[in-house]
Amino acid sequence: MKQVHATALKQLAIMGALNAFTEVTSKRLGEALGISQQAASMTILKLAESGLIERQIGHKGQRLMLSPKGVELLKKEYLEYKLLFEPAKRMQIHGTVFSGLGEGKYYISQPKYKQQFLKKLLFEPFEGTLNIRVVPADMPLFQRLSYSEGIRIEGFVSKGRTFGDVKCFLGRIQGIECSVILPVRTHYTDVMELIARENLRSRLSLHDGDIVEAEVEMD
Amino acid sequence: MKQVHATALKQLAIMGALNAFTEVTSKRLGEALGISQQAASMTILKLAESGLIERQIGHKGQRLMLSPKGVELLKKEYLEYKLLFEPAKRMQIHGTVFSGLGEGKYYISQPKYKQQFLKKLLFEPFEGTLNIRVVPADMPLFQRLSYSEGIRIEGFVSKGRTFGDVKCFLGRIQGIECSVILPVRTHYTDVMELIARENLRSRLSLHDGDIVEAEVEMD
DNA sequence: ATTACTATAGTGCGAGTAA
DNA sequence: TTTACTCGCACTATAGTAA
Repeated sequence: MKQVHATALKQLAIMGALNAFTEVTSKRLGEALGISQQAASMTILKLAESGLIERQIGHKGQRLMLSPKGVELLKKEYLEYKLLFEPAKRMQIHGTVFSGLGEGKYYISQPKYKQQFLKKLLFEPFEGTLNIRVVPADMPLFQRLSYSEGIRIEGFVSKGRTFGDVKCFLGRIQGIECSVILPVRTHYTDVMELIARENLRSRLSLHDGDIVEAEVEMD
Repeated sequence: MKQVHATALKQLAIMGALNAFTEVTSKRLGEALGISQQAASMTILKLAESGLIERQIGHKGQRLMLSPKGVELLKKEYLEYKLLFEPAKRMQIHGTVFSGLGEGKYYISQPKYKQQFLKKLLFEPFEGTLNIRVVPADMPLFQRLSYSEGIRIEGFVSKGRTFGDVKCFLGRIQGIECSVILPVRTHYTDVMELIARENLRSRLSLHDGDIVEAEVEMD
């Protein structure tokens, strides 16, 4: 999925193909996008091939409509812009519970982290994390955390091993206070890890695959 | 200005460069965009060259911030998405008054148009149009009219000359009822033409270069 | 009118690498 | 570590044109 195709998809939506089959010639699309008729024709083919639009082809023209997948893509794009210009301090992030490999538990059990949790989060977390795989639609929200300051927990070296800086964002899950914890040096991930006073999994009777909503405060 | 650069600009904004100089390495930008460090570096150069971002270069890294022009570009993009998913029925479109070549007057003076104006707009317009050059920021709003139905005025042939279908959108300018009129087969333009019962220019004491706000109803 | 194929020209990407 | 150059390749656009 190339970016130029997302632009074409947006243009088609503007032309009315967002929620109805609309007559769009490759010539008109090309003019609107500032590309040739041929390039527009190819773009339409690629969009259809990617399953982002549905086509109805006649002998003199075609009717196009965005597919649900196409609409979803534009909505995600819209959300990203909206977060830029109308940032919300409180976000609801949805995802599914899954079991990690216990790495989270190992990390947050480190005394030098624990001291800081108590001091900066004002609670001593249960030694384990709740792993949530964020739904694609909420990824722009979740990613905002990567680019925000949050509550900084300093890293350290222990027994020759490096524990990097991490950051936290306070929040709630089903009414229980908790905190999102993520590394400062973060790479793209859809895994959100939560820590709390208690064992969230047992306290909330959560099982793998359960869909949950976490509320996260940005500052 | 290529589309891929707009995407990079958005990513930089997400990373915090929207309103503050932010440390961004070409490597990190590349990772976020799914391109190589080299390509990201080139993209940054092009963005700076286009005046969309400001750079502060150090010996080990750089700090970037969007320029006002860059912010404007993203805002326009945001507006386009917003109109898609949260369309407003009433829009305020801004522009500057300018003098046309009297073509508008010639067209709307045609009896077959005038009959329809009276019947469909419920008023007989003054024989002249007020030309407004729409400000760039409001272009997405104005363009929505091109892709909307509006009140259809049928075209005709008179004395061997073809007068095409046009469409109208009711509205107001400084409290005076008026109508935007534009051809159905519309090409990209920033010229909005208004018709009204009276001569808007004299009624509102407008002169070339005056900035005005027109309110337009979409249905 | 359309869509869309083919051939060619042009642009952009990543790898290697210099500074 | 950075940024950003050159080079070669692949992708993409356009012109011409067929259907």
